[in-house]
Amino acid sequence: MKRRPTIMDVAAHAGVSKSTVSLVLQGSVQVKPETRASVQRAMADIGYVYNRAAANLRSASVGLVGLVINDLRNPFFTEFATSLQMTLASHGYATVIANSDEDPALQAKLVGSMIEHGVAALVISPVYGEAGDTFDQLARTGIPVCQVLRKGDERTDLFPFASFDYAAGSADATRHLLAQGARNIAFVGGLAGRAITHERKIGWREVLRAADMTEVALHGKSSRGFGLQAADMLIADHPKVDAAVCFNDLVALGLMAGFARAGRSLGQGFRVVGFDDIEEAAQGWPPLSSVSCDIAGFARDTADRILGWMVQGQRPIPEIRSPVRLVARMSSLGQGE
Amino acid sequence: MKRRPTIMDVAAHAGVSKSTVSLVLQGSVQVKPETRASVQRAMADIGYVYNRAAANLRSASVGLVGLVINDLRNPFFTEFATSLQMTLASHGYATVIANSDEDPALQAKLVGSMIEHGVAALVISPVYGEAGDTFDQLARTGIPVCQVLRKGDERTDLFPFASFDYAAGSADATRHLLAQGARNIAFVGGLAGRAITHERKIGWREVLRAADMTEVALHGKSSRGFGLQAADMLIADHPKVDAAVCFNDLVALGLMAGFARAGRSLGQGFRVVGFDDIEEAAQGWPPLSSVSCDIAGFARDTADRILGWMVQGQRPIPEIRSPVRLVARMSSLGQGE
DNA sequence: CGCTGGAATTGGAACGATCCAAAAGCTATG
DNA sequence: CATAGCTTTTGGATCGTTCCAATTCCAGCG
Repeated sequence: MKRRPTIMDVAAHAGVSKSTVSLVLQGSVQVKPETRASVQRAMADIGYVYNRAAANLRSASVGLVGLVINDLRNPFFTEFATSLQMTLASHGYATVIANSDEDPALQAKLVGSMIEHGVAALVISPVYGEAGDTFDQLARTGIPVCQVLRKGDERTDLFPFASFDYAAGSADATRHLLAQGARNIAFVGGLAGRAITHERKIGWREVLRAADMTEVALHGKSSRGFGLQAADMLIADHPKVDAAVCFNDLVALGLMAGFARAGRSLGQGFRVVGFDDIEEAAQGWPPLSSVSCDIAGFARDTADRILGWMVQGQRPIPEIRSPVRLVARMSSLGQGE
Repeated sequence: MKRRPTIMDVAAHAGVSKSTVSLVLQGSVQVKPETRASVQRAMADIGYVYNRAAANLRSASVGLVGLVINDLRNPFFTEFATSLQMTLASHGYATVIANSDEDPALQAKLVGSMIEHGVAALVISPVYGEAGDTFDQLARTGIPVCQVLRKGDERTDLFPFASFDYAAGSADATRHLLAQGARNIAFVGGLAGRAITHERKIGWREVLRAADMTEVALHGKSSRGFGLQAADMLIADHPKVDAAVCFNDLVALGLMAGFARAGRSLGQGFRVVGFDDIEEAAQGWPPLSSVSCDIAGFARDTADRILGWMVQGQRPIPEIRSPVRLVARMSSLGQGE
């Protein structure tokens, strides 16, 4: 096994010094075009590959941004990851994505590994629960860190937090259902006790209280499966409920499937609004009303915040919330009644 | 801004030499426990972080495996990425995931960046079309590369390819529909001309030809939206079609939604089988029959192949196909006729 | 022809770890 | 107490690049 060629080999082959090769590598304007060409030919000839580790050792700055996601299977996060990566790429930064899979120990390992690799900044959607000293470690290194979509550490002055204005979204959804004639609006899905459940529920509750209506809430996993179950529970235990604000679209779709399974198709006076506006919401049948989050825009904003911090040293606002938008579709509209 | 502490600082603080600190870092058994403890305390005290770039420079081997995916938004790939990452992690390798988003230029950049960062191996699901010299470059470096799910380069002796036995799956699905009484089975979805479409279609075609039946195929994007359209097209132009093998579950779900929208619910003699067995197939209503791919198992196998190649130098078989399994659910079963 | 000054090139010193051979510290033994 | 045979520790060389100051090159000018 022959070893990888180095700039020295390139230099020898091109008949110049290693420094010149280095300058060519960095695209310096002060090397003569002919020299540049000959060096590039030499590189191609001997199959040179740049050794980033060596370069980083000397020059510290790596064009690398870390992204740690708690659940890569969730389309919400992959959409975010994809958009973030593309925005950062257009500014010359590469993104390394890792999935903590809701495992605090794994998250700690991943963050550690990214710090070791010398990422210039980190974007993290943290796992729930004890993150141990992960954030302390980050604080010590002093690299820019943005928390998104979930808050894993309360020190938002150190680790600015960005998310969506879920409360406003659920209030909008609830008011919309009221306007459509619903009189008994349940909240379905979301594990009790989680911050995000609380946020998506509080808007609903406020509107109901203002209208002096009874509150029925069924909590559970944010999955299609729970939606299915919830439909049976509503039909059996809460027959007066005539609409639901769901924790997310998956629950909403499950709920609609459950009603269909029970022989009660939509259009018989039951209305549903979901959350997230996933692709399927628009393309399933009946189309599902949903509170839409502009993930791509959010990702771009996040990239801008990180870039501003890295490049110009301007620390972002500690806590911001992006607006959301209700998209009304057939699942919540009056069906000729 | 104070600079990051180095092993020299740790050594000074602990009163030992840098070599000893290095040994502690590598978990060598030949340093006295007390010494180890004191070094570790020193590291914690001054907030030392390991500099992997420096380490790599000398020792070449990095516990890093690259994964380049063509579409991170596709749940199929995220499932694969997650499982692969977890298996590799249990063997002490970190996985760096990147998304080429079907962009050949971006793919080239990502692969280049990974080589530069010194990944020990690469798993790639390539983009369609011209990959340029990406694979030539990989061939030169000599690092283990596995192609999965898609073939971007024909030299499978250099870049072993692994995928699923889609042809057998679609043949199974078609035979199943025949057995259920279908007499006119269409193939729906998949862009014409793509290898994967061909594979998923060829089993269907063979069974139909053996049974001497007419072939109706509607090609298009592999999305829910196309399924919706396809339903209308079938109803209008091919009224005799009484079943469909779909390119994937999304198309199948769209197709079912389309029939529902047209007022023709399932159970009126139309049968559907999808491909991939995504979560929704089992949990939607009616449950969708689907050809199931064991992605997690496939990811584990891939990890094993890569590990075997990296660690023991045994090059995998050039081309393998994992078996798939038909899961029959209500969407394809006889409904009392 | 010698001089000047900008453009182009160069050699050597970092960077922060690992590796290796050699040294120092320990017993236990004759 | 010298010696052998361990275990533990150590200094220097090394990896492949960037950075910097210094040098060389070369055209233009008096």
